[in-house]
Amino acid sequence: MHTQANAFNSDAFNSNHNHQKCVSAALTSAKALCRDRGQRLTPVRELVLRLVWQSHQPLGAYELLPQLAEAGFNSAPPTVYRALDFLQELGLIHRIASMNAFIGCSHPDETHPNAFMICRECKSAAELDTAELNSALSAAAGTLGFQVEQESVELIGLCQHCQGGAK
Amino acid sequence: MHTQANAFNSDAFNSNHNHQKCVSAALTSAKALCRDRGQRLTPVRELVLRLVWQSHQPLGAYELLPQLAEAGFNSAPPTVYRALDFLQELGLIHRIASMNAFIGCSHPDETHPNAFMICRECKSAAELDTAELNSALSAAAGTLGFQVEQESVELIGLCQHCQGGAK
DNA sequence: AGTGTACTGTTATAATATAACGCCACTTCG
DNA sequence: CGAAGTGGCGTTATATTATAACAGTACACT
Repeated sequence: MHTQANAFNSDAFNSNHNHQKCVSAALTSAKALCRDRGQRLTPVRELVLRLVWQSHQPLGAYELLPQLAEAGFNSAPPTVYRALDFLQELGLIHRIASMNAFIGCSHPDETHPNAFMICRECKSAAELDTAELNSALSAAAGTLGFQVEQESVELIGLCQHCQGGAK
Repeated sequence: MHTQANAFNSDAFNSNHNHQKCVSAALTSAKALCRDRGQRLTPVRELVLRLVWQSHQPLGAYELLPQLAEAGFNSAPPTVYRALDFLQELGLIHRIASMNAFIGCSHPDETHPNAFMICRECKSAAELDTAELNSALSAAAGTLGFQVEQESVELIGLCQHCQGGAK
């Protein structure tokens, strides 16, 4: 759980740590979720899920198109956006609003509060576990009469790896 | 201070509470900041600042264009974006990434952590004072080696006024 | 097999944002 | 005073991101 949180740590960040495990886990979740909800994990959806999860960097919708084409899908933007929307509704991927891009999200099933750290240098993003802080945010808003339905927390800065080199 | 936080409360939300005060305050801040930094608050910049601050709803760049035209500015998108960038750098307005829109920000001068509550029904947005939570977020990221430079916290939900009516 | 629904293909277009270049106003320094 | 530099804006073109609308296809259910 929270596998992507390791993206910023030690060797995992640079090297090809076996991210395939994360992808597999996501696929397993996806299948379970679809079964439960009577929805279909079609080939396009599955591939989009794989591609988004494979990347440590949030991917834009238009970056997916060529990759879909390679795999033989003759897809146009609406197809990609539909798949992305579907996966978002299942909670399997998350949209990083500040980048217009999408990344795998490690909280399927659960209603998910979440936070992402985004490195402005290498563009990688990793999830941060902030359950208490998310609750506190909702509570703070609640005291002003605002009823929070969805939280978007994006922290932009430098990952450990980029703090030394790039300035 | 935090004048916009009242936007969701009681009568201030619906009625034309004297928001002009907020606008004036922002203008004053703007002038001071520009003086300090040796930068110019040109007519376009000032008008954009006014327009953004006058609205309780985040305004898109393209919504500003007609209003600039009315005021006699023959402006195209680049001009608006330049003004918006300038005002953002001064900390006078804030971009709501999830809406591609801009709103007045009540923390000039200060380095500003901030959070916005955005009503999905009436599209109004109000600032929330979350200094401690912002620090906590940065700290949490810090323990993972991530150095936060900028935080974007957006809470989407229903404001008090819209909780009863619209469902 | 027939029918309905959900998914995808396809075309067109909307909405948001930026690149690149030239002009003008203002400054500053000779 | 005038030349040279700078910053801001106008202008045109275009890149990037996202969606509308409708037609076809596959699949599920009976």
